[in-house]
Amino acid sequence: MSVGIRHDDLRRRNRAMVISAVRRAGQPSRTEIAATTGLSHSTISAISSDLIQEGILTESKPNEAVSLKRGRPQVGLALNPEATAVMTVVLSLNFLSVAVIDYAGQVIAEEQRRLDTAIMPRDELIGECVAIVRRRFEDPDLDVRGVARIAMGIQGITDTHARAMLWSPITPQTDIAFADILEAEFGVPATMENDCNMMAVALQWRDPERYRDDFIAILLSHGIGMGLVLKGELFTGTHSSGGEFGHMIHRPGGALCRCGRRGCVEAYAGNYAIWRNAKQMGEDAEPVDVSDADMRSLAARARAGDGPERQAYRKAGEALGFGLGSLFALIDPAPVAMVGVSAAAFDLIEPALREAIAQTAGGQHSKSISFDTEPNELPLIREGCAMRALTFVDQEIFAPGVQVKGGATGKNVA
Amino acid sequence: MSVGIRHDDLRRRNRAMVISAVRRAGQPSRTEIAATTGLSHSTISAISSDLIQEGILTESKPNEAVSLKRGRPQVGLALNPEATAVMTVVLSLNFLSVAVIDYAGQVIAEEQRRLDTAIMPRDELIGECVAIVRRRFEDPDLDVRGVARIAMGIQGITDTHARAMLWSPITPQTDIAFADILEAEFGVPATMENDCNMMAVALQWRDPERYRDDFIAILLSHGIGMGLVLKGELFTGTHSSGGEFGHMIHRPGGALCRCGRRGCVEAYAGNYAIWRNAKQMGEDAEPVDVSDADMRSLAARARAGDGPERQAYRKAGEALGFGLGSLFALIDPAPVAMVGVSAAAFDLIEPALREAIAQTAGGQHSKSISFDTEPNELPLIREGCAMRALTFVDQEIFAPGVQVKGGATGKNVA
DNA sequence: ATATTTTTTTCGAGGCTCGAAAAAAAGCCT
DNA sequence: AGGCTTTTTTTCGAGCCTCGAAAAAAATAT
Repeated sequence: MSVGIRHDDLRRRNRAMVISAVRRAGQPSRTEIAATTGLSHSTISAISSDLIQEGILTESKPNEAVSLKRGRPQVGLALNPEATAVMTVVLSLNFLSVAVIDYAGQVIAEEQRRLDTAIMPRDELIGECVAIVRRRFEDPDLDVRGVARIAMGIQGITDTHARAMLWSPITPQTDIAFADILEAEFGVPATMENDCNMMAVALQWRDPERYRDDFIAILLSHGIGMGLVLKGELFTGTHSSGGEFGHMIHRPGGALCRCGRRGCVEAYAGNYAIWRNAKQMGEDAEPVDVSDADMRSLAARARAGDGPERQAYRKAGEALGFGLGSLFALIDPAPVAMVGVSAAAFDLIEPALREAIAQTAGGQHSKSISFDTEPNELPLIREGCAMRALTFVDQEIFAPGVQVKGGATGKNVA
Repeated sequence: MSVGIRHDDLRRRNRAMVISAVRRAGQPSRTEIAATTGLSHSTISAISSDLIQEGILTESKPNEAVSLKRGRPQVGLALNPEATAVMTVVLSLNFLSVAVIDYAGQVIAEEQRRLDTAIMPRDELIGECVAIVRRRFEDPDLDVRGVARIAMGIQGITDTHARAMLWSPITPQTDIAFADILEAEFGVPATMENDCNMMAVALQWRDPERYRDDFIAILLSHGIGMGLVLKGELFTGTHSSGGEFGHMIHRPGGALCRCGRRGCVEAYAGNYAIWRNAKQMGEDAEPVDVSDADMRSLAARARAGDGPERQAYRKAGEALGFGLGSLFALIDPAPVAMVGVSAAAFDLIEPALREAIAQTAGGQHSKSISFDTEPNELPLIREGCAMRALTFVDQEIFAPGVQVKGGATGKNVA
């Protein structure tokens, strides 16, 4: 299990450090990299000249503002956008999108497509995903020989090893090994990621100040999902993507959840739950899809006056609050990002949520718990997939024998 | 934050690998160590001869059974018991115990003491702990110059960095930095650990087959505690020891918990909760201490016939089941060890517990969830503290400049 | 034009791991 | 009994890697 460190691992790991420092910092100089990694100037110099020769990094004039100082000016190091590219595939309810992203993280091509995921047979669903990726590969305007990784994100439960979708609310199909399928089809390493986990990854890159070591991303949409980062690492279950916050039990034997069980947090706070409560249909009413537009007008009515609509949001807040309280008992309070269409109605949810948290173990620190909202989840999911694919590539570049487009194999070519 | 690997870290880490391989395997030969660590024979040979010269390891004839083979017989490597020693201090309700453990893990001295933790003023509580440790240090029969670490375990919440007790049910005092106090008093590095976490650590060492990468240790005693190991690592909260399973919310606004809040799992499954339900005192009755003997006779009455006693255990099972269900939603199902006096009554708890889990996200795999019981928590806690202290020492031995009793400083002495 | 400052590269030293070969220590076989 | 085989352990030289110091490079300040 635990394995010793070989001599050549040293270089590999330190190369990884340098690349990740560049990806994180933008255009750091060699001196800055030496400072953040703790390695000596000589080592950084050697590694970065290798990486430049291999076409992974490029030198670029640093920000002009610095050149006011005297002394030899710093030379910024940047990721070479042409080093390679990655592809993201995001599958959500009735919607499929794909994007090609260069090594520096810029989107260079994309396609989006509506489809009826809920009623599509298995083969057709897989076929659509494969086809949309194939169209990218066959695009004559696009040089995609260099696609080094595909990261697919899906609403639903995936396995720990990021190979397969195990279960998803958007389709009756289960256990589709999308990662294996894409790998077999295109000969490119692929992973299958959970949407909320990717949201968390994206937040970490978007706002590393606020979302660094410990935070929670909660998707408030048709269902309730969560991506959790603890001690800087994405948290996953032991077998699945885990973090099924929406299916923690709020009230034993309570409202009917989309998952078929009773009393889940989602059965009070999912869009369908808010909807059926607002319409006073009872807690056993069959979950129905509610459009984003309908949810927005529901929120508007709830803001207009204190009727059953507002009460429905209150119930959602209560469920989320007690759920978070239980979660905080386990991991201690942490900043929360609320994402998705109902995050836009967080003003209606927050009072009851805070009141509920105050009655739980999280209550001691209820003031220090911060909430941030982001109504649109899809861009986050795609960004997360992109960063995930890119950091995988960053790591793979050190594995000896991996050919980088236009680059050498890792040995000195000089 | 992330730091590059220096050249000398290499040796340190590989020394760590070797020591940990020896601690885990008992008396492995150099060849076996090479196999498990993946390092070359030459490296293992060099490192182990260093460690032997420094007095950390000793050679010992291997198990005789192997000598049937032909070829040069393997020489077993073992931890040198005299290399150093560690001390454990366990503070629980009305009970304080200390033990000195040699480097190989054998107890070489101990003392136990009853005291009224619940009513002791702060200074006296600290004083008792310091005094019992001092008596070990002053014992003329004991050569404790070599005590390299103190690990203290306490029932209650500790901070992430294992420095202080933040809150404990056994005393009204809060925020006692026991680790700092012991370090200042005796000049020996110390840590302050949570009791349930130490239970988990001990289980990992006791039965590495069953409890390796992912498992849950739950303390069923006056309160409900949890130690959680995920992916081989002890799980802690972001600020505290975390894993306060007992204070996840079972029923919002429900029964009165010892923590002052309502509806916690513990308010249904803690000894005091089982007791007041059995006595039909109502869910708001003030929590009272119940002796282990009383709990055992309560369990006996519950087994004798289906009255309020049995119903109380049923309620406890239900709360634990729904709590575990919520936990399993987050981390996926894993083996559970039930520890503490009420673990001896697990036969009364299990049916309702399983029924509850079946109604939760954990239900899909309810058959694969295994329960194991261990009525006595104190030996486990002490064992966990000992192993924790010893593995700390294992790691510290590589820090340059650390003097090991009778050993060299890490340079070749030859 | 020279001095100063800061960044980057170069170069030799020291350490570490590795593979191959040698040495050591047993049982096996005639 | 003595040589042979087998297995474990040690020894030795080669190849990398990082480091510190010094040199080189590239700008501004005087």
